[in-house]
Amino acid sequence: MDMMRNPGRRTILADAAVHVLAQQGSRGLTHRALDDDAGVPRGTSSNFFATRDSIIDAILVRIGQRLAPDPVVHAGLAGQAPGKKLFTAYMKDIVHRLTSDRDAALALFELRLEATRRPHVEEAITAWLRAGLADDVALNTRMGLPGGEQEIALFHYAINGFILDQITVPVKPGVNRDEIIERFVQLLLHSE
Amino acid sequence: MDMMRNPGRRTILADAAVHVLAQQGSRGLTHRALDDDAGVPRGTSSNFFATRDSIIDAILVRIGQRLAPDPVVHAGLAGQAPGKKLFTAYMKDIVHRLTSDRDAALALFELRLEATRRPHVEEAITAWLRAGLADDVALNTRMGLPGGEQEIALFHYAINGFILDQITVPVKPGVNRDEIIERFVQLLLHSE
DNA sequence: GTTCGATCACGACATCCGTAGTGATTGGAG
DNA sequence: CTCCAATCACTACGGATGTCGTGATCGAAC
Repeated sequence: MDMMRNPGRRTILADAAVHVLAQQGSRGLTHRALDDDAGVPRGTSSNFFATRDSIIDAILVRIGQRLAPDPVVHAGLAGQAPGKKLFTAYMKDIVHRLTSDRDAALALFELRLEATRRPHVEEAITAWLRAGLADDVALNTRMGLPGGEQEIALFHYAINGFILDQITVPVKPGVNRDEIIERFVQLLLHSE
Repeated sequence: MDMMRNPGRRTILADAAVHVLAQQGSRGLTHRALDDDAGVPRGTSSNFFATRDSIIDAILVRIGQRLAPDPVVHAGLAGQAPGKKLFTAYMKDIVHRLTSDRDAALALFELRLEATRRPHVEEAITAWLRAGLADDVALNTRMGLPGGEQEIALFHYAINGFILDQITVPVKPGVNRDEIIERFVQLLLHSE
């Protein structure tokens, strides 16, 4: 009864899980809430995700998919000349993807806290974060820019804090997000 | 039946609430969990916090107390000469307080996400964050250092992202926290 | 020592949850 | 068309939860 097939419905339910986790929090993440949110008969999600843990696993996978770089934007930028401007454009795209898919970003922060108590989640998120860091380090050097892993890590701390602020409780509402990114790139990666 | 008196027991239960929220998450934050964690008979916390909402209110208040600046450290620093070094020392104290009282810091991040769905929590945290920002802006200018609200806001984004990383899923385990603070101060506030 | 309100321990109850079933339905292979 | 396994809708149930009520106990004022 793994209900591995019918990937369409499974994805719909996984998206509903992301939505519910983001909107109702970990406390509201129940099988029945998934069913209601997805508009399917109650009991359906139990057929796809037998336990609550498997719901969380599905969210983990789904968020990974939804927050992956947009190949269209990626391709569009690939043709341009490498340099600070292009690197900044990549970073803006990352932040834009996180702030526009608010549910996925919120759910990711929920999972970060969940990682505190679930080793399985911690492993997955650690791997995801390390990969993202390695990618950006490689991108930065490929662009011929100064700064190694340490500097990119600082940059990631800053960007994550900024996204958390924007998505939850903004200290300064109405800031220009692209401008913030530009300043972080300028100050953290090109100030020496 | 507000059980306003006996502040000792109320504080014990509030601390238990912070502990449970940090360790078990929003899902585990129940009256019975509070009672067990505090070692009091089951049903006790219902006498102090009639509804679950009032538990959250109590956590909000308690975190505000626990994360307030240490007057001892504050007094010790007040005697020194103003300048970048002293400002950095203040910032290290703030980060140290957040990373050493891990439960309070974790609970604060939980509440940040809870603020998404509870207007009451959002107001409280917004006020808290704005006050912290204003304080640091005032401190910075009092130290005769360059940088206004914008720069301090960037700094707060970065610090919060760093603390979240350290407390949940560190990308780079074993980093020197004070060194990170120093670099953020140097790069974000003194690079021009 | 008696009294009385504050404080507390404990139980009751409707509701919801996770999980595991049990048949109905479906759609393609033969 | 027939059949059969995959897919699905729905139910059942032990357990946990939020909330409210009801006495017991305590401690200070008189």
